[in-house]
Amino acid sequence: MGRVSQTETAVLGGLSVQPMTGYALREAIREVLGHFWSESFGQIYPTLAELERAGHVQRLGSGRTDASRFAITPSGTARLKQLLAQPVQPVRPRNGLLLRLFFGRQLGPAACRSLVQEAKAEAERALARYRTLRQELQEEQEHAEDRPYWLLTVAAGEHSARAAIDWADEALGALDELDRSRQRSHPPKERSTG
Amino acid sequence: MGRVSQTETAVLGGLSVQPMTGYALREAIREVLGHFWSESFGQIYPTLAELERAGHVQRLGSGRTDASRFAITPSGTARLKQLLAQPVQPVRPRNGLLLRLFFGRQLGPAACRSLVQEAKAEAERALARYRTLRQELQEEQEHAEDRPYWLLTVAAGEHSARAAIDWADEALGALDELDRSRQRSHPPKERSTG
DNA sequence: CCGGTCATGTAATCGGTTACATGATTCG
DNA sequence: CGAATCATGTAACCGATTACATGACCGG
Repeated sequence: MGRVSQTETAVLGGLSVQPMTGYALREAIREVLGHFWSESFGQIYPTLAELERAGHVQRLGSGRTDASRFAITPSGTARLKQLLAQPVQPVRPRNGLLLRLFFGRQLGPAACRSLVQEAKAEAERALARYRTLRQELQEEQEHAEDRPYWLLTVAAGEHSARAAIDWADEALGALDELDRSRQRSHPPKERSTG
Repeated sequence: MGRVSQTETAVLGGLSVQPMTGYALREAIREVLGHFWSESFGQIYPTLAELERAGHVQRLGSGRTDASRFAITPSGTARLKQLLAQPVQPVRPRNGLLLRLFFGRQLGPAACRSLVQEAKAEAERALARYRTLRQELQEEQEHAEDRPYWLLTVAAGEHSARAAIDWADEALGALDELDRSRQRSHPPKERSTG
């Protein structure tokens, strides 16, 4: 019961697309699933070993030389389907940015502003990445069956990034307003302005 | 260095708003920070004990009877400001829904559809919660200084929920299209339709 | 030959959850 | 009085990351 590791799903899923080495698997996860998933070597290799023992994957070529790619077996495909059908495990949210903003009074509007600006810049970078990713996927010829599903996850990233940008703009406005009203009640020392 | 537990931030932050028992702290975190933060008792109580040892919080009233509320001390406030100024720790994303959708080919359009629909319903519930939360915050008289910051985090929730709903609609359309094109190439057995 | 990348693995550690144990208080 | 809620805490466990160790291979 407890043993419904989502790493197993990610690994089997990756190999269901094409055979790969553990290393390549991690790269693929970083590059393509990166915006909604992550795995470390410390998870991937033991999982791969376990899956091999269970007969869900097998090595093509062996040893370090002629690096051993892993391929999914029929029982592995069955296992993957079973895992995918499991209910989605609720994520425990931990958003460090919002935690800081919630207690933003202790930081003051200026520091909050730069936090939000940083978040906005990050969301813009992410949005740009999703666009090139979408482009790449649409141009690719292989994996035609998988592509529509992959595009779904890219679209999720795009929506979420755009939402982050919109929110950031709104938040920056609110913080400016807050800063102005604070300056009205606590006017700063006079400064030469011309 | 390693010891920059964000739990410490959340606990000190909570007590910076008002003195509370450990239990109340957890309730407050669930109800108000729930959409971007979570803490369990197993984290809160040890952290509270540690903070007390360090002099960052102190008990008002003691023992089990006349339940001991914790209040933040001046050194605790200083510590909180220091913690809030730390760079935001990047989150390792793990979105079970998108993981399933990415390998959606193994599940088929219908199962994916119900996953997305479930996600949409959840986002709609969340959006409704944010609206009442916003209402409650705007009506409240206390904590006037904190309120603008709190509203920022609620706005983040609203934007993100709306984005999730928009994405879900788009995804449902795409999945329907996929289903139709699949039926065209694999026509189902004839069925009486009148 | 050297530095970077590809590749595989393990051990220590950690942040965090779950489950359990315990008991006070409150309200119907 | 009994059930629900308030309240505090601990121990076991677990998924996951980090750091470390090792070495092949390739290009300049």
